[in-house]
Amino acid sequence: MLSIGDLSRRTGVKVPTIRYYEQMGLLAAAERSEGNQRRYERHDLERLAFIRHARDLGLDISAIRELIALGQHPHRPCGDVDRIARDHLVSVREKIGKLKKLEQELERIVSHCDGDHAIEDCYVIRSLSDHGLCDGEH
Amino acid sequence: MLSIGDLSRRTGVKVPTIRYYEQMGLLAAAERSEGNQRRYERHDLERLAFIRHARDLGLDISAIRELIALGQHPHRPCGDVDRIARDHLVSVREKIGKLKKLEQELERIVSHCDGDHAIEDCYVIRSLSDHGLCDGEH
DNA sequence: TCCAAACCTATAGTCTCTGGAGATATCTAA
DNA sequence: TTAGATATCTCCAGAGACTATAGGTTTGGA
Repeated sequence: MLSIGDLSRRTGVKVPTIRYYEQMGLLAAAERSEGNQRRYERHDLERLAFIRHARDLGLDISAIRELIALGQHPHRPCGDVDRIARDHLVSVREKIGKLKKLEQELERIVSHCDGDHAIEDCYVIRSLSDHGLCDGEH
Repeated sequence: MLSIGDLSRRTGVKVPTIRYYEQMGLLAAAERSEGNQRRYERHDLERLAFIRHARDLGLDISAIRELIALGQHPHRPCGDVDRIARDHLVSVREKIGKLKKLEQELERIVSHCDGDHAIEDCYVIRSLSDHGLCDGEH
């Protein structure tokens, strides 16, 4: 039996975060000691590692909740699981695309500035003031 | 003189967001009509366009506040302005790097799954359960 | 047995908005 | 001029995923 601190050290998930996951329904309510402290077993450790890993991959709480629910039915086909992962991949790619546009625009803006002239003439400030100086839309 | 709704329509910034920017000190407290409604002029429109543009580029409120303060001193050199923009570019690039790692990992995971077998055998679920199946760290 | 460390609950704060309730102001048409 | 529709006002709560604090209780080791 592990205390919440033990679980925290083994998974690298902070104690308040573990309690938060319980509250959000990702972790089942833990057993309690006589003094009302949470006690965990191996399967809680595995569940928490699953959650942590999914979060690291950027999946949100509701997607993880859905994956866990699907995991309760091991004999069903995994089409929904696959869909969640693929949808997430799509959204990651969209974010990358947007950030790359920002990167280009910022590169262009700062490339005109040597940091050494007056603010009234600064290309950074002028670009922000006048969208017309931009390439493309954002 | 523009009402808050006029300003909203002209900039594409929602009315509550305009009030929020005022509260955050990005927009000066507007003049008021006799009936206490906000009235704006051209320079408020320009200021709001500046804020909107900076937000679209991903700058946060405190960075924008700083840029606006710097803009009040048009004769000073623009080194700080340049630094804010360059720092932001660095953080955008870091985000892109992280997302690309996620993209690779997700690609690898979903590429093993045809969505057509049992959940207990699903590579997506197995990958999430067992970090050992991953390439690299995250 | 005693004390420090870990734990408990409840609550508030982070950040950038967004939406709602309930009251007041403004504008348009009759 | 007046009614009614639309816009605005302030204040407050919620989103998402935690994180931190306060004040109190339990646990584990010397």
